[in-house]
Amino acid sequence: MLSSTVENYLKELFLLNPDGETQVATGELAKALSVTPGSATSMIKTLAQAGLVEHRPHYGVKLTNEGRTLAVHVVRRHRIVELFLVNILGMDWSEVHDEAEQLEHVVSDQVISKMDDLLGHPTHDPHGDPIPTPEGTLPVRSLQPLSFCKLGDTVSIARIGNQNTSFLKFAEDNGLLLGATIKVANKNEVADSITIISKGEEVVLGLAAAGRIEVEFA
Amino acid sequence: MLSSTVENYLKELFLLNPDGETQVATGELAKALSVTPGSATSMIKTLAQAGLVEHRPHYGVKLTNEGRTLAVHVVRRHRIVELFLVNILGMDWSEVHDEAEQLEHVVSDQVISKMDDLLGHPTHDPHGDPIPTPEGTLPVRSLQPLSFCKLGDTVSIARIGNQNTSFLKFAEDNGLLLGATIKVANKNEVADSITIISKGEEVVLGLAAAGRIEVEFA
DNA sequence: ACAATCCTTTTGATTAATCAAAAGTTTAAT
DNA sequence: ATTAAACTTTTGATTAATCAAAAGGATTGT
Ligand SMILES: [Mn+2]
Ligand SMILES: [Mn+2]
Ligand SMILES: [Mn+2]
Ligand SMILES: [Mn+2]
Repeated sequence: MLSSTVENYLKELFLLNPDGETQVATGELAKALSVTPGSATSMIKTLAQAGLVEHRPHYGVKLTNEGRTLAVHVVRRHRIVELFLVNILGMDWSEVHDEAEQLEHVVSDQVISKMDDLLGHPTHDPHGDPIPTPEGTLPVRSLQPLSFCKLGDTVSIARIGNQNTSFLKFAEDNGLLLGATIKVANKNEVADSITIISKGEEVVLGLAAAGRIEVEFA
Repeated sequence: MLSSTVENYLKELFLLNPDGETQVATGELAKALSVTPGSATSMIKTLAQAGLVEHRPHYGVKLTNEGRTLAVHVVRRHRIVELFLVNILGMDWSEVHDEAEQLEHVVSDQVISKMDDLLGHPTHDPHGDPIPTPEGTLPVRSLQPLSFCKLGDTVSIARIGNQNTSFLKFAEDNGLLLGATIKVANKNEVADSITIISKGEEVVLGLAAAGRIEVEFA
C-alpha cells in the first residue's frame, strides 16, 4: 500500500510532466507540494529505490512506467471524486479540489467504479480535466489558452487550469463556465489584458489569468 | 487537526464504553485497535496530555467530555458514510465497514451534511447502529440480544452488532436483514444454540452469534 | 579561468506511531 | 504472607516524513 504522501508525489510528478518527456526539477516538485527541496530529494531517492521514478541527480526526476501507472490512477480517483461531489452531492466546483485531495487516497477501486457508473462514465471532471480510464488512458483534446485568442475569436470554454477557490468563484460569477461561448472583444498585449464578452457582459482578464482558461473553437 | 490514529483511538474508546460509566482497560483498547498494549499506553498518555481522556494508571481510561464529543463526531461520519455507500452507491452492507473506517477521517463536515440531506436525515446506519446528530445526541432504542429470546418469541431484527464481512454475508443469505420478522423455534442452552424461522426457513445459530443480533418485539 | 549565483543534496534533528522485550503493579490463589 | 498469573507500563529501537542549515554541483557572466 502506498502512503498518501507517496501518492501525492507521484501525482504531482505526473501533473508537472504528463507526457514524461521533460525532467522535473527537484525544486519545482518541492514547490508544488509545499515541502522543502531537501524533503523532495529525500523522497525522490525513496521513490527511485522503489522503481517508481528515475532520478538523475542535479538534473531532475521522471516517472517510470510503473510510477506513471500509479500516478494516473490517483488522478482518476481525484477527478471522479470531484465530479461526484459536484454532480451528485451538489457541491460547488470551487470547493471540491481540496476535498478530492484527501479522498483520492482512501476511496477504493470499488467505490470509484460505483461512482463512475452513477455518473455515466464521464470523460472530464468539473474543471474540464480529462478522467483517465481504469486502464490508464487519457482522452486527448486540442485546446488553446484563451490568452492566445485573437480579437473577434468566438470560442467555448473547455478547461480551467487553476484549482484556486477564489479564481473558480470569480470565473463562475462571470459566466465563465465549461461550455460557455465567449467572444474576444479586445486584446492589449502591452496592457497585458484581454476583454471578452460573456453572457453579453464585458469581462477583463490579465493575460496570465486568461492563460489558465483553455478554449476550443466552437 | 486530529490524526486518523487519534480519531480511531477516541472512537474505539467510545464504542467500548458509550455511556462513559466504566473504565476501559489498556489491553482491551489495544486489542480492539490491533496494536500492542505498549502502543496503547503510549497513546493514552498523549490523549490524556491533550485533555481528551482521563487515565488512571493500571486501572483504565475514559473519555473526557471533550474527547467524547470528538469521538461521537467520528462515529457520525462513519455511519453516514456507511449508509451512503449502501443507499446511494449500491454497495453491500457487508462491504462498507472497512471503507467507512478510512473515509471517516477525511470527509469534511460539508460532505457529511450533503450526504445527510441526500439520505433524508437518517437515524440509523445499515447495521442498525444509531447515527449521532450534528450536535452529538444519539437516538436510543431498547433492544435485546436474540440470544435472550425465549421459545416462541416473535421479534424483528433491529441491529447487527458484528461488522465482520462474512458474518454479514451469512446473515443476508439467511434473510436476517434489518426489519425482518423472525420467530424462535428452538433454544437449547446446553447445546449453546438457537433456531429461528426466517422467511419460512429454519436457521440455527450459536448463542454467541445470536448475541450479536439485536431485536425488538414487533 | 573564476567567481557569483542558484540549485540540489547531505547532514543532523525532530515528531508521530509503532513494536519487542524488560520491568513493574495488581489481583487472585495457595 | 507468599507466590503466581495476568496485565500495564517503561525502555530502547525503528520507520516515515519532515525541516533548517551546511555542503556540494552546475551555470553564467566577466
Ligand atoms: Mn492528495
Ligand atoms: Mn479538477
Ligand atoms: Mn477509522
Ligand atoms: Mn455500521
